[in-house]
Amino acid sequence: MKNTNPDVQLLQAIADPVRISILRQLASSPGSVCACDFTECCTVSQPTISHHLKVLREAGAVTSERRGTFIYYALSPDFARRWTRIGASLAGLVQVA
Amino acid sequence: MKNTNPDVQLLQAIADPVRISILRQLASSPGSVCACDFTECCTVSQPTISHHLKVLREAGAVTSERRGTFIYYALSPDFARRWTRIGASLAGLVQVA
DNA sequence: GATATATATTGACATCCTTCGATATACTGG
DNA sequence: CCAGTATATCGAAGGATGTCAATATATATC
Repeated sequence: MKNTNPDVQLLQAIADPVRISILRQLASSPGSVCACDFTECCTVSQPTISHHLKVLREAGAVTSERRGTFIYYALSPDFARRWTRIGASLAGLVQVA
Repeated sequence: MKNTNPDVQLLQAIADPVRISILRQLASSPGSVCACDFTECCTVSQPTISHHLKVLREAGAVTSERRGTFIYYALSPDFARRWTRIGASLAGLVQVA
């Protein structure tokens, strides 16, 4: 069975210790977060962080924006909606917005 | 980084095409579902279904109950709560109940 | 253009995951 | 106890994934 399904792709993106740390750091930050700030949250190398950010980007969980040399990441605008929709399909949870 | 985290374990359990099919079938069924009924939902063998059910069980996503030769599965009672709590930590979603 | 810094890509390796066939276990009914 | 059915476990094969060191690319500054 292939995983071309966008829901599965998003869930697979979230289901990793490093990537969930990244997402939580993004959720707890008002604006966007510089990629260089993720290296401290987890004990992994810079290429590994870059790899995880790519997975999150391709799943549509985060967006990125370059400002000079730095690249800033933020939660994707429709991330909350997608999460809630998946939850609704799994447990009959109410749609929040 | 290890994945002893229960949140990550639950997400990893959901993040699979076969297992999300199983969960959706459970969510759309009023009561519990016989394990023998999952073999039809996906094109995988019986041992594979059994393996996926074990993953879901160990993650706390589903519960199982034997009735004679058959084993019936249902969504775990606190699945919806856990899903919502994880969502709240990821996107500031409101807690539903 | 040269240097410095931030981020991405490549290639390699180890580990984990999905899947299956074969087999074992559990229960029912004769 | 035996035969039949439902489910689980085992062992192996193949593919996917996480990680790093080395390197490449992009941008800023001098």
